[in-house]
Amino acid sequence: MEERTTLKDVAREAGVHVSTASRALNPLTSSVVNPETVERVTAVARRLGYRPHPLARGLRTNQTMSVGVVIPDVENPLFGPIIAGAESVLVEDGYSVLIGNAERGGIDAEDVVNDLLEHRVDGLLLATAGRSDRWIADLGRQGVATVLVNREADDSSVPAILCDDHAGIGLAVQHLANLGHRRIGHVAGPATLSTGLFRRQAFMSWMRILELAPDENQIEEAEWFQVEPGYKAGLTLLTRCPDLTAVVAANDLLALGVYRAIRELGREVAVDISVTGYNDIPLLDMMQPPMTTVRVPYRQMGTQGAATLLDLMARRGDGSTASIKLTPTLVVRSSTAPPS
Amino acid sequence: MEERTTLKDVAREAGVHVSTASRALNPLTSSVVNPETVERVTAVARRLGYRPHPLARGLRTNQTMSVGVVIPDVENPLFGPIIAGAESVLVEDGYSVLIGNAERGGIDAEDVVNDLLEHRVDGLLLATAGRSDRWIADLGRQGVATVLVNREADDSSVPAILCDDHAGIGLAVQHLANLGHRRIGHVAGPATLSTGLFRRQAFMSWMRILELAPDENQIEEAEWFQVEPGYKAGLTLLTRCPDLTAVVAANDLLALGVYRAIRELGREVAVDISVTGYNDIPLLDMMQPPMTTVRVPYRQMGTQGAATLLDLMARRGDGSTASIKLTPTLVVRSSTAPPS
DNA sequence: GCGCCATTCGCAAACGATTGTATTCTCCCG
DNA sequence: CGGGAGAATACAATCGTTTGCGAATGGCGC
Repeated sequence: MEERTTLKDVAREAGVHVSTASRALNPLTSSVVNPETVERVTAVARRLGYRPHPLARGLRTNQTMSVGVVIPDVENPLFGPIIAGAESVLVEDGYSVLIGNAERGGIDAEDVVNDLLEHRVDGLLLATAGRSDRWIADLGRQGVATVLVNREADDSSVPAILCDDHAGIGLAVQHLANLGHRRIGHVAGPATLSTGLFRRQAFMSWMRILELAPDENQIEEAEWFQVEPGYKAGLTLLTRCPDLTAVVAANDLLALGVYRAIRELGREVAVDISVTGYNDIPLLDMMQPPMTTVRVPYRQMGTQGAATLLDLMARRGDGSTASIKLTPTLVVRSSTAPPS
Repeated sequence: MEERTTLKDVAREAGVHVSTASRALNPLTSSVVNPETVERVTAVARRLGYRPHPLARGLRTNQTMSVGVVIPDVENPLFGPIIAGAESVLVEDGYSVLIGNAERGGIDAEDVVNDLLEHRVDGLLLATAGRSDRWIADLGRQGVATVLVNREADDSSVPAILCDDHAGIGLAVQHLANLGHRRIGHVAGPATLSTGLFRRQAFMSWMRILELAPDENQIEEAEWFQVEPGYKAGLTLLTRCPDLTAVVAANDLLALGVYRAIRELGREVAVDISVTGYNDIPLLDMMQPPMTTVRVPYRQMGTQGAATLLDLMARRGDGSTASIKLTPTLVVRSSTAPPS
């Protein structure tokens, strides 16, 4: 069908050599060619609707103008905003987004990354969940521009964009404390995930700060960040410590599980036991009762991550690998109330 | 900084010319080279960890082994499963997924597609919402392998994977009719979207089939597939037709809006007015009351779409552009009950 | 008038694969 | 023993750019 117009066409039409045309069109090298010829070439290029062939260019310059975004689970609504945010800023700079789904467990996130690398992406945005993966540090050393989103590496040579979980959990605990709660429990996420571990530590820390008699006994760890595990953990927690008046969940879905556990025990959310979530996923305001939670700026994580990545790719090698901590906010709804 | 091993390296190491090495490694051309040499070359390739350079290959063969997936709104949880499903089957065939987000309105879905085409994707999976976009037909004629997902083109030259909305709405209406409802209303989606229009038509059709006195008056169109518009539409519908005992919403979010409208009017969901949703988005079972809805197999849409696309790309040009209709299922929860 | 520097541009070699064609070699048959 | 068929391989062009380098050109000072 339509014949692609190549640089050679433009050159011929403009009466110059292809190399001159190339230089003329490239803003970085156009200084070396007669301004008047630049003008002419650019005009011809526009008239012919010339677009450089990305593969040819990539082959020569060794970059594809595409970055890989690796997500542990595309179906998790959490990652939509991250992807969208990242995409929106990357597109501005002409990059496109290769998506890598590491859904099938955690081990082969590495495989997914390798696939992406196989496709010669220029950079990587990792939102995979696992803590401390050895290969991530290798990645950085290997010269692949990499940014972590919503997770941290044990090795801090790789910049990370994350949410200040300590502050976030603090918002929840303080809110409950202000309402008058003193016996507060925590349904934690799996300790194998950085988010699970950090929030748990933050919880203990704040209980100490607020002098609320922190007790590991008042913490129950869920097997996974989902409703069902939250329900199970909530149930064991509330039966083990029947005198709790509030529960801080490490995640909205866990909190929904706690809702169920509370009802199962014949109590009522907010009235008998207050509950807070974490993340502020969509539709939380439609729950019964609408859930008080900590909002994490996921979209901003995406944009910040992308921006940092662009930075990193621009000046290869050097670069202050500055990690960024975004600040969460408290969204008060109706799942929290003063203890009865 | 590891040096990439190129085909030349393999050839040298195996003591053959690079072209021979190329043919030996390619299953389609390996028949023309001595089986014994094939063996040797393959061995060397494996030992050296050779991977063909996708850009070099693409430049020559004119394909990138990547397909673009265009989504109207990445943040909509609906599209997670579609993407995940598509990705899972495309990865099997060595393709990777470029994601295009057409979030910013509807007009520039075309721009997004052009961006993707600029990146020389081999195929396109379109899940954008608009009806009848002229450029889609052009796309097909232009030789770009294209498959529509969850939407239809007015021009049917492009294969589409969609859900049988007529059957789906039928499930909802029949379910309500079986419960004894006779005065059933419909909160429709915007008629500018194919899903909005088709479900509305399906609703009328089934009301006729079941002889339930179909009346355009019992339909109110929401401005957008979201909770708030659903609330507004629900409110006007229920005040205009106060004797309705059930409402079929064109979408789960609209149905949630109707929940609110019903409460606003001092009535109770299920008890006074039954409500059905459409799509079965996550967490619907956590609502109060858990919502009866029609489940659409979105993940399967993704996989089917990808499969069809692979087909299309395999045999360029020919090809029965068979559209596929997937069948929805009814998920009965507690938002529907016999009329009081 | 000559040489030198700066500017502007063309030449050609990459990048790493695929693929049409030419070459070599072997073997067999007349 | 020569020639031709056929298999196996080598050669080289090509995809569309970028880019180091050398070659023109022109202006200027001595």
